[in-house]
Amino acid sequence: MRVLVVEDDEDLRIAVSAGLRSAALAVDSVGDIAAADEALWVNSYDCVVFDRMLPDGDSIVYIRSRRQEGWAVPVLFLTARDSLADRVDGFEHGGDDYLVKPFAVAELTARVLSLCRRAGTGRPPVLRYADVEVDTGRREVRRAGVLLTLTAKEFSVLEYLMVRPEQAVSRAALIEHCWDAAADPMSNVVDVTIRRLRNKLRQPELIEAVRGRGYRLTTAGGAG
Amino acid sequence: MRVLVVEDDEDLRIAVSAGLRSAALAVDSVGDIAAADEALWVNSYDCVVFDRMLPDGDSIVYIRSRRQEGWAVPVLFLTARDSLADRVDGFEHGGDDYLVKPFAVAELTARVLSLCRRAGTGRPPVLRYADVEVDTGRREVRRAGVLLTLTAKEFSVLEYLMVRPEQAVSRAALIEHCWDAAADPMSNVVDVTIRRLRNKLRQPELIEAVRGRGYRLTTAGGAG
DNA sequence: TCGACGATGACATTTCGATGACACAGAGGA
DNA sequence: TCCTCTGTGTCATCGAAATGTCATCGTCGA
Repeated sequence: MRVLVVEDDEDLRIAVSAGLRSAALAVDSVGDIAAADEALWVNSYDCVVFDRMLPDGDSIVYIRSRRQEGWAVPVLFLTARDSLADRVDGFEHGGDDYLVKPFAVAELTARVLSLCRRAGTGRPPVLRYADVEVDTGRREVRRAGVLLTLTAKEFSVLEYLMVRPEQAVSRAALIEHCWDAAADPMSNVVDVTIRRLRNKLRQPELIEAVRGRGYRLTTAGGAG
Repeated sequence: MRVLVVEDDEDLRIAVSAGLRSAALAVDSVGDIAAADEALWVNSYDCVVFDRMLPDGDSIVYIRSRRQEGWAVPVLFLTARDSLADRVDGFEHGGDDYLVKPFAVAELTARVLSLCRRAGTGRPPVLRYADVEVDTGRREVRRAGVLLTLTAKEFSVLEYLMVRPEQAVSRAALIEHCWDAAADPMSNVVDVTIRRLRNKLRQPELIEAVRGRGYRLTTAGGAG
């Protein structure tokens, strides 16, 4: 799950980003609409956190124009307490949410996770494949009923694969969705993370390398 | 599937080419319209990625003139973000697509694959001949229902033959579509790949050599 | 029968994924 | 403040799979 944070107050931006990262989300952050626009063209996000007023304009206006182009990523607006009228404005699009400053970072995190989940409409909260269960709500993974302790990155990658069972998923796609913009697409981070996942799952054949095309979940390997 | 990338910024060209190659496409790349023109006369491509502005002119103008000659290969234009008018211009031809810089390579790859697919309009996603099935989407091949594991090259060659059942396909045509420009047309790579294919298909007569004219799929051979 | 062309097996090279070791940053405790 | 532990990323290396080259053999047809 990858999130973009658009907030001009640097302290707040850092605090929010840190909070979201601790919930195992990949976070990019920028300070104005122009930078946000560029980031949104370059990458794909599962959710965007937008401060309402930014140095180069009102984010609602920007979002409204993107929506007209069919852009559907859920947005959480951060609005100032006094401008009550904002709340109405910010809620035009059904998929969005808002939060009034000041707010607890934990609250924000909860809402963002909820928005991310809602975006993948109808996706069951618990993913299952072979004897692996991924509880996306609790962020827990079990294999043959045994709870595993995965790191944030490991969880993120496994979740992405579990949503696409038996399909080859490219390294590029994984980098795009599980890492933030700082990730080097040429490095072998993905390989290494896959290896660590395989080790923890104690069933290396479950995640199969498809030469030249990435990785995929499979039950065909090894025993089969 | 073979793609030509025309982009003057070398870094971008390399990044784009690498991305497309990782999607199992054969990629040639050049830096200006003159070179593109030559490449397009010499080879045939399933899709072309054109930067909008090139050192020796506007690629739209060039494409427009080629179109008037009946040239129909789909083109994906890369346009600069600020020139909004470009978007309209670039879209005159129904089969084309455009992408605004900056963009994610993954996004570009997805669109190119889509264009390639669209180009073979109405071609069924699963090709069948005799008891062989080629699932072009999943990149899977079955013979008599049994899944075979082919390499990228083998798949590519088989796919090309399957689209032209019972027609003799020359080595030159195969080299052209399944290999990139670096391939040596005098070598016997094709012969060797055909042999490996025959072995994996466990039915050598299925791919028949037509002396002096190449290879063709046939059910007439051997067992009858 | 000869010669061109295709078939074949062996081998060389290249590409790609696997792996272990290490580097580094941040959190949290002493 | 310093230390330690954990998560994460980088790197060099290894080895297997994929791909390409080559020499040689067989066979078809003029």
